[in-house]
Amino acid sequence: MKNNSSDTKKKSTTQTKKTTTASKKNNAAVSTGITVSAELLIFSIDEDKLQLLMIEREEKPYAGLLALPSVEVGIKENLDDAALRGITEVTGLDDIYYEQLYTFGDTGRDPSKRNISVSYMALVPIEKLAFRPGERVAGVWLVDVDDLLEGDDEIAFDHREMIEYARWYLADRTESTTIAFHLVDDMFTLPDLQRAYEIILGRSLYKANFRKKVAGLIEETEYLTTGEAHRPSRLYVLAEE
Amino acid sequence: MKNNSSDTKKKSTTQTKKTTTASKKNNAAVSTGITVSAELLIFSIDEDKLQLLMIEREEKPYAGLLALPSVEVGIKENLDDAALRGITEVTGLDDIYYEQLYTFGDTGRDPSKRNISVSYMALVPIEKLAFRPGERVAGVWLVDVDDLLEGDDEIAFDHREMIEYARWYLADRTESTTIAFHLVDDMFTLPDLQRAYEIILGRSLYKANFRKKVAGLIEETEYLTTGEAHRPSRLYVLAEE
DNA sequence: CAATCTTAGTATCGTATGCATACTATCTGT
DNA sequence: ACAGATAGTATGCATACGATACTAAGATTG
Repeated sequence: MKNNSSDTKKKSTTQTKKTTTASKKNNAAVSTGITVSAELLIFSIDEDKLQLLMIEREEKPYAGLLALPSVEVGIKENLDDAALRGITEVTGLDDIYYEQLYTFGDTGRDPSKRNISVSYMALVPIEKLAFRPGERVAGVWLVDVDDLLEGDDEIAFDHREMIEYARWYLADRTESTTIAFHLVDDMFTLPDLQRAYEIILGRSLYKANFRKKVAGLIEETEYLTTGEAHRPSRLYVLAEE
Repeated sequence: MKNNSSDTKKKSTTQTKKTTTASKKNNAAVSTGITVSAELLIFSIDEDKLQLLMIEREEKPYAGLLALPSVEVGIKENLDDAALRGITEVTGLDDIYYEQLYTFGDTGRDPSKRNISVSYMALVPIEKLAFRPGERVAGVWLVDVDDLLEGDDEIAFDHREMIEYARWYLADRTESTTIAFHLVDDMFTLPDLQRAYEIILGRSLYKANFRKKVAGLIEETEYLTTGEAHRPSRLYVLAEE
């Protein structure tokens, strides 16, 4: 639960399965020119923390460090499709929210080749994810992203910059859109939704005001939570439109 | 609680044609793999309209149609540098505001090769531009972008989609940032600034409210306009921070 | 089964912000 | 001097927001 910082430096233990991140397969272009990859920022919320899915690198540049999962864009593959392929490879899911963020194209960003990387953010409720925070599954970690950014452990490539941008973007959009709803289940309680907002924004919100703010965005269901040692709370869904 | 909920996703308008025409100069990569270009959306305001700088294509794919100016990213050139190089090539200016927007990477977007294009938006006060609306200078046009988008003339490649996105983005950011200041001169009157806002947003604003809104963002100078047949107006500059 | 704990949910209030209109100010041109 | 035109200000009303205090309804405990 308290993750990494120490974990980031761990050596790899050759437990590879479907892992990969990288590139080599598929119909990737030969690297005499510029290669294009999609870097994936897959966020979830668990244990009251914003979690990011990362890969422990086994290969040469930055071996042993944490890196974002990545796919090389195939010569006959749409950019968005490549991103979705990567998301599916690493999570097993193909129905989660994702959107393109920003493209990183400095010449020095990959020491071994000229690569331009398009970052994509995906948001998935923890209920759909097979991973748990701090647990290593086939070289994949879920790390507390704010811990990671506060620490000064090296992160592979320019991925720290990508993470910082995505972290900022998520909070920024949460202020004015319903993007954060993608981090809770389809049916959710208002306390849960508020907690998600608080985690993303990094500050506490007033309950009454929060409810007024989202009132027009949600529809109540007939269901209530049960079994907890306090008043049950109603379940809602995001309203269409 | 304003704008659209979190969806930036765009559909692609794959039009397929044929034929080739390789790219141009500079140290461009050979096109056995994926090529990367920067597409430039250079906006200005003149004649109470939002103007976009466009090129009349002379070469084969889409010859005779309007297209966005574009540069191919060199193998040893930073992505941002390539965009700035293109902006300078077409405007002669190297000190104007620009930022990356969105990356378009569908396989069918260029019929002659696999190209991924990173769109960049630049904003320049009309005083700095050598072009005038509706005037053709070396194959370059300044076009009324809202007229262009309302019409159904074909635009080269997927550039219509790029323009639509940039047009939306500019209005969206204008609501919450000072980005529109880049479309007026360094020293400006409030009526001029308000006109810029109204053109970008596509609606009229109340004078008194507009002034209250920007009051904290600007600093007044000692200068007034002169020579006009009405009360002079004060000149302001954007406040630092 | 009543008291208590804990979290869910609501009422209210003062203040800031936004929307809209009406007014005053200062130049040029005749 | 006066008309025309645009610059700039004052003010009232409605709504959104920050903040606090309250009520509601389950489980747990004795």
